[in-house]
Amino acid sequence: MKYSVKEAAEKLGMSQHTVRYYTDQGLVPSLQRDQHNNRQFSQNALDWLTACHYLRQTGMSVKAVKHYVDLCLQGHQTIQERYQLITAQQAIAQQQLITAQKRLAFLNAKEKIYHEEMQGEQNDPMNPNTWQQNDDTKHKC
Amino acid sequence: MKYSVKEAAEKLGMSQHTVRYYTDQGLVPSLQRDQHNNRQFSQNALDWLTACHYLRQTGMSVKAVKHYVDLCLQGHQTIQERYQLITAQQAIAQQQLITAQKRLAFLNAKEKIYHEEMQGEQNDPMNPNTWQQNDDTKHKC
DNA sequence: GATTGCCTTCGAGTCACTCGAATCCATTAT
DNA sequence: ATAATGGATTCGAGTGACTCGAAGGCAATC
Repeated sequence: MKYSVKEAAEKLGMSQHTVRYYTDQGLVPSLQRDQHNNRQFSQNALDWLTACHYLRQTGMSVKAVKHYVDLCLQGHQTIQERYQLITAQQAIAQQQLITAQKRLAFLNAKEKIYHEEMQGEQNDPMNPNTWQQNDDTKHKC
Repeated sequence: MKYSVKEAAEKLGMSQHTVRYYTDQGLVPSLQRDQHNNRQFSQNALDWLTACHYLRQTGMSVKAVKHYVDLCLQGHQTIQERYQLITAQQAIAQQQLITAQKRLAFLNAKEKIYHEEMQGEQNDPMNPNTWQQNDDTKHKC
């Protein structure tokens, strides 16, 4: 089964522009074209694109991802370097997971506070406590 | 307790340049300066910076974050808009958590495969199977 | 009194998109 | 047959958010 740029973009949740950009940068070695020069993504091509997408998300530059792809194409002899690269990104991904959890926790907490502020109208704008303070705690975020 | 740009940057895990950039854009309303015009972050200022950092991470532009900060400064009357904004970013943060998990799972799997490939040397480069294929599965990522 | 280290502003550069224009091709509607 | 529609292409300019580095100020230390 083959996929167009549009389909590939939808499947991976990225823009068509970005999909074209990645292929133009050589990140999808197995990419084929049809008789009209349209990009045709096989499952293997989608796999490459997915891997590149994940690696980009760990903060690797497009150039660095390209280097990784090139290492893959060189075969078994580059397994050491690829392994080190992957474990480095793995560590980053672990950190990212933790910060994603913290980020969500922050927003959950904020949502709760706002929700309460909207329900009970404890924060009366006419209450002097809400406008007579003059230090920097006047503006809580 | 007050913190310098360097300390704030270290505490929040962002670059000093970015910290200065955010303050210059007005994202930290309670920011003070000392007698030498150096930025001085109170705990409250750090809280603002943290909130902005999180919101940026959910994909909001600096301009959109600035708008949120302005809404906060306008007080209780903007609670509705802020609530909607926060819940929207909350939904995004949930998605981000899921993709962070998938990303890590991908890298864990890859690490495992590479690890195995390095341990047992099943992939003998002299084995014709590793170089005689000619379809696009020749290059697995 | 020079070096060190941290701070400042400012302006240029970079990366990864992001957008839009111009064009091509195939299918469908008039 | 011709026109419109929808998706594809390439190319080049524009954008957002850093990122870097220069030039300089101030304070403490060697």
